Amino acid sequence: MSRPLHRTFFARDVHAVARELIGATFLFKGVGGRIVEVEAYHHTDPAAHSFRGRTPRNAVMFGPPGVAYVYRSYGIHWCVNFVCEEEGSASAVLIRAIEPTEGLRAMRRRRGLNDARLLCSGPGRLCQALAITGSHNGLALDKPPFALFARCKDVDVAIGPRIGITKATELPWRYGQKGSTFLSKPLGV
DNA sequence: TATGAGATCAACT
DNA sequence: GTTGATCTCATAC
Repeated sequence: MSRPLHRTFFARDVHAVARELIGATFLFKGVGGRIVEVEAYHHTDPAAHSFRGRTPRNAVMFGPPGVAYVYRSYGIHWCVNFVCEEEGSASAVLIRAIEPTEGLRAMRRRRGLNDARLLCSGPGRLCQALAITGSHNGLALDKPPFALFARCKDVDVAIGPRIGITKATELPWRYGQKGSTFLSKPLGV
């Protein structure tokens, strides 16, 4: 297995972190896979939850980096972010899709599906497959139940507009593994 | 293939 | 009361 990602990995520019997360391995209680799609959010970005200041929901975004920010989306789904940069910068990377490699059986059971492509191709789907919920909000990413490992070899990273937002849609802050069939939506070549 | 409704909660107007 | 970093299912072409 490759190098574990330490807390300091996240204490850097959110875009650098987002780019380097593509191809990294993300596990929750031993279940997960290779990250193929993420989006960057920064407190200066109108689309970010932290843009309008601290609330009970987004409080961990304002804390130290290297922890998980988990929030409820549209009342039903959970979405997971990695908090980045220095404490107070309130920036984070939204994990949008992974290529399942570990714990396929558990993921299929939780999702009620067989098709590996549909298990984790979207932020809500990903959290359902890995069983990540609001109770894991604020947990450190370099300690169980989380585990993160740097990618072994370089991958081609494609960049494009973010998805599912209505503000600042022009910012090309979505990063994905070029050519992956596990993306939530295709990225431009 | 493509669009539309529903689920259901935190934050905002 | 409305909107949103979503997904699933039903119905229509």
